[in-house]
Amino acid sequence: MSLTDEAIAEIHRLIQAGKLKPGAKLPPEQQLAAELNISRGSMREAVKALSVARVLDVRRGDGTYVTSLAPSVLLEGLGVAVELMHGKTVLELTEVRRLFEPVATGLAATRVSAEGLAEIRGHLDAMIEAGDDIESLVRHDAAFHRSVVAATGNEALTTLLEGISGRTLRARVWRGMVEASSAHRTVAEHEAIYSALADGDAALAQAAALLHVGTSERWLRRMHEAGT
Amino acid sequence: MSLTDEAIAEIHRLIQAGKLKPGAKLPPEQQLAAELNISRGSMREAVKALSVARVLDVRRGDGTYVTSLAPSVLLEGLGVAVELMHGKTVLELTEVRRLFEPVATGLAATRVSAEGLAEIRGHLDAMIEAGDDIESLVRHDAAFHRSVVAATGNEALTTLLEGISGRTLRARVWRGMVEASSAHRTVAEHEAIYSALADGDAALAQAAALLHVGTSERWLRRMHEAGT
DNA sequence: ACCGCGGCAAACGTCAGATGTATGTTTAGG
DNA sequence: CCTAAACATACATCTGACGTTTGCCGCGGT
Repeated sequence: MSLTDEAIAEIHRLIQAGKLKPGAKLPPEQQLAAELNISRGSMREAVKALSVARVLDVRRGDGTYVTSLAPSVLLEGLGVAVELMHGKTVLELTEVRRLFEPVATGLAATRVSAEGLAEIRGHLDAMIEAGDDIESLVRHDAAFHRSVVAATGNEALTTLLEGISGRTLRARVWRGMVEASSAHRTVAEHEAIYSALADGDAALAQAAALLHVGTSERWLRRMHEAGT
Repeated sequence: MSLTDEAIAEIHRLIQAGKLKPGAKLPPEQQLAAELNISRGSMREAVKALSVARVLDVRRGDGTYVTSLAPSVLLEGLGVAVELMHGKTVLELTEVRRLFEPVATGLAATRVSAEGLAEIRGHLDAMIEAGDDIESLVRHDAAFHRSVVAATGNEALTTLLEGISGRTLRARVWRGMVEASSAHRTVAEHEAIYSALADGDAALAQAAALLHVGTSERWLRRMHEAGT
């Protein structure tokens, strides 16, 4: 294992062992490098890797800090990884979403607050307003589903599903939907999800979410078969 | 955005656009750095970050290659991230597992093959043999659940759940179980999951998995409350 | 014809030193 | 008391050099 990798592992250990708590400030590069007996360049590579992974937060001119280590932060990289997947893998991911999102939506129905419900309604209305504006449609679609899952109060769950769904993927589906002018049906599906949530009906919410995700999945599968 | 970040984004784009396919070899560091008009050091930081994220595979003395980009590879980093979480977040993750693993287990019941079933049975037997050997117990427990989910044939799903469950988390739970000598009950729960899978009964498999994960979660919650 | 060994070249790994630039703090002045 | 300039700190980047590993090719022996 390279010296840089060892440095990464060492910092990882320090955090896991609680020697470096969330928000803590690390020593300057020079000192840190000296302590591990490696050059500043190697240390920088280690810090860079951890910073890209959202474990460390480097502030130029100030210093390097441990992030909050909150799930929403650490799982952020998931979305980036998902964007690199392609082909058959995309269908696997949509299956994952089809399995998980309904469960999460069902749970949300039992926990959603009045404020959460209002936020969800807001994004739904925005989608209706959006018309054929794909960009706006995609944005509020993502926000809609995010709000729904966030209503469970589970941050890890929210970020996880958000990452799996993926911006690129969602955009691709919507584009196809609009071109086939079946977007209105999708909006209606969102409407059904909202109603079930408003009623606090977990089973219905779950079913509505399953139906909705199924629509997207069918689309992607057809596109995949056409492209193969 | 720093030059290194731009370099990371650029490589990311090249892969996403298909200019760099899985397994492709990248130009040498010097040339790459020259093309992007940055120093070799900055380029190395970019490559290091992507290599830690399992997007690139650097082979000393040979060159740098794009990995297979398979979900099992790209989602590997998830486990590392999970290991850094702590406190309340751990409970969130167990809730995620409680929600998802039953669904995956249910799906597995409809797809599991004879070979898959044999593998699962093997790990179950190994757990029974293990007795109070915690290390062996943990290893085969992890392998058991991995085999079950892998029976769905969905690699992304498998790696995702594997990452969420996390080595550390599972080990901690088992240690507590053995000390409270209620390990036999947990083994019985595994037995129930296996039986449902063998019968191809999705609903029963799902219920058994839920029951099992619930046991672990209750343990963790109790430990968390005791420690607070 | 096949196998094994040595050497060469390419490429990554590491180090050292120097300079640029953003940030937070301190201090002098109003 | 507040503001703005000066300063120290720390990260960002570049340059050049040297070590180490790996893959490959050719040589020679069997």
